[in-house]
Amino acid sequence: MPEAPEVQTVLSTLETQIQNLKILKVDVFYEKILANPSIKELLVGQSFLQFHRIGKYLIFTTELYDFIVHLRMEGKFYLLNEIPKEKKHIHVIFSLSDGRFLCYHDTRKFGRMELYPKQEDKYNCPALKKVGWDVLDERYTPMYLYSKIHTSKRSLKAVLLDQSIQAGIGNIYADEICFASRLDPRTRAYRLSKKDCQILVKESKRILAGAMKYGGTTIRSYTSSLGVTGLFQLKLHVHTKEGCPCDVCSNPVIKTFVNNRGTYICTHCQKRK
DNA sequence: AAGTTCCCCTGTTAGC
DNA sequence: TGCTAACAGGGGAACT
Repeated sequence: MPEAPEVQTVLSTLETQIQNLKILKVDVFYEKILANPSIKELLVGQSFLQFHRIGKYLIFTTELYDFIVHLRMEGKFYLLNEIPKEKKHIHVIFSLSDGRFLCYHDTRKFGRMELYPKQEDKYNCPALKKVGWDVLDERYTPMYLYSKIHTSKRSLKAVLLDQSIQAGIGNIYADEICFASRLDPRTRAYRLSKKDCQILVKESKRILAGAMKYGGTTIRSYTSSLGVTGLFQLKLHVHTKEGCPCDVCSNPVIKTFVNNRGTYICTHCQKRK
């Protein structure tokens, strides 16, 4: 389940591997991955020139376009020397000018690919129109967060997962950010002070940046196999730790549901306001 | 308008 | 043992 750090790892690896390579051919085996079937033809002859990430969106800029890919739950890229025999979950294959193949693999078929005319400011791309600042963007500040949520009745967790407020946080990191901020994810957003927003923004940036650094170091040993996947190896304190003793206070971590999402909390460390 | 629920998918696991 | 049902989850559509 790639969140911003895993997406960044995929992007960085691809940047070193496929920059300036031209797309000779695109084969699509599951059309619904593409927002528009014409993408297949439009990309032929284009080259992967620049690589950007906003939240969980990958942005590959070519001569004419911004090619936007969202991996959703299980999307992965593999860079292979030949087309694999087992293509069950491979839905798109890009034939590249160096003879290799960039294969898009996605068991649940949730991923999406979109194509738009190239924009200077990627936030202007139609695919990202409703996406808020990336968590690591300097414009994502405590006051920005406070202004977005201080009248909202929604839970803190819902707000952290809302990509139109800030982009890049998924279910795992949302729980970890709440734990690090010592806030109960069920807290109503309007109850959060400016000081709470300061802590939340700081911890969000710290945790995502830390995970990216880790992913970036771990991926190197995998580049030889050219399997380009995001690695999630950050040390988790609460997420998936139901019943485990809290790393801080040793009380058991509980699992509950917030906004229909499995949510892990140390109710001793995390205060509900 | 804001907030919630449903749905898209399929592999894995829990339950009978 | 073998089957079905529930579950996981990002985000957009549909609904309240």
